[in-house]
Amino acid sequence: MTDTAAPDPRDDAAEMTRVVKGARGTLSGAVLRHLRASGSPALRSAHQQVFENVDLDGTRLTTLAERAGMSHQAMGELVAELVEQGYLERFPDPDDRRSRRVRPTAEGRVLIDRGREYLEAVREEWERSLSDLTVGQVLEALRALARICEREPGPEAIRRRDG
Amino acid sequence: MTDTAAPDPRDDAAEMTRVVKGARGTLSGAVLRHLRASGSPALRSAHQQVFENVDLDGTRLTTLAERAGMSHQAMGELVAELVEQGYLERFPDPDDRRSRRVRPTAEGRVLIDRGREYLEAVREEWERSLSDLTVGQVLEALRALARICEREPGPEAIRRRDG
DNA sequence: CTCATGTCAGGTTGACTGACATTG
DNA sequence: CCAATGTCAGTCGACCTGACATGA
Repeated sequence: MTDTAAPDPRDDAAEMTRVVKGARGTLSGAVLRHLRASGSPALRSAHQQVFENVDLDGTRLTTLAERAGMSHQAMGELVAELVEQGYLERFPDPDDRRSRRVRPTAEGRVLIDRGREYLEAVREEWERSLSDLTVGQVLEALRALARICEREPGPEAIRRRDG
Repeated sequence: MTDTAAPDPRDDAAEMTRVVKGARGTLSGAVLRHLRASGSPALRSAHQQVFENVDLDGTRLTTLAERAGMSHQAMGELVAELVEQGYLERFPDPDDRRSRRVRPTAEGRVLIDRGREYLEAVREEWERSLSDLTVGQVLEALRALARICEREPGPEAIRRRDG
């Protein structure tokens, strides 16, 4: 019997960190497992950001990278892998002969639909599991948390102490 | 003006993914920035899991690794770096001469307190920013999401379709 | 010429697995 | 001998920066 249980929930703040941290990998991990189990075993977690940001009628690599918040070099590699797997295709940009655009193939659109369907099922079930609040409220609360955390130099209570 | 804005929020499900994903790095990133700015510039994000799981009176490396959900080799490296920085110390395990324990030094305890203080300030401010719900409710909702996502083979709606 | 696009090469971080010495 | 602890070495995934060719 190993004493693996949390040390002692030393305070609510640490618990907040654990839960918020945990939520992330959980959701995208579940989508990934679903897609891999239903016919796309070579997908990797990083690929999700491509499908989340590509437009059906084509998107430039640089735009994809900006939307995903990453370098165009990193996005370029992800796209190359998905082209190889047959989910994306590149075609010349009609407006700019320097660049090309990326769009999902028919197979890619099927994949996107499967992911969306799964996410919608998760959301519906999550909604049903909440008694006194809605998913929309939870998401809005998380956005509020992000605003607090991103504000420099930190939450008001700390600013007061420092200043 | 680059068209960096989200493609079009294709559906609520994708928005859910974005928000839940975003919340994670945001919170631990903010703690890290705070600690680095207030005297511990050499901390890296991976070090947080050590402080979150170490007991004041000492914890074995293997136990630390289990609590953090990672391999003991990886945890061993994190601990070594924090020992080098003076935040942790190792001492012989009184009950088992094969192993040693890890505990925070006085400096380490100060660091832990600073982190906790910051997190409590964030939590208080987050609580104040929420009108119709509490932080506790949001955390409970995230735990519910995790339960849905971790259950195999997926949410009920998909299981129904597959079966 | 400059600016945007995309590729190539190499580096960093945070994890992993395998092999091993030590000791109960 | 077996199991647990911890170290050493090597690998990987997901990103980064720098340098560069190409074309508007």
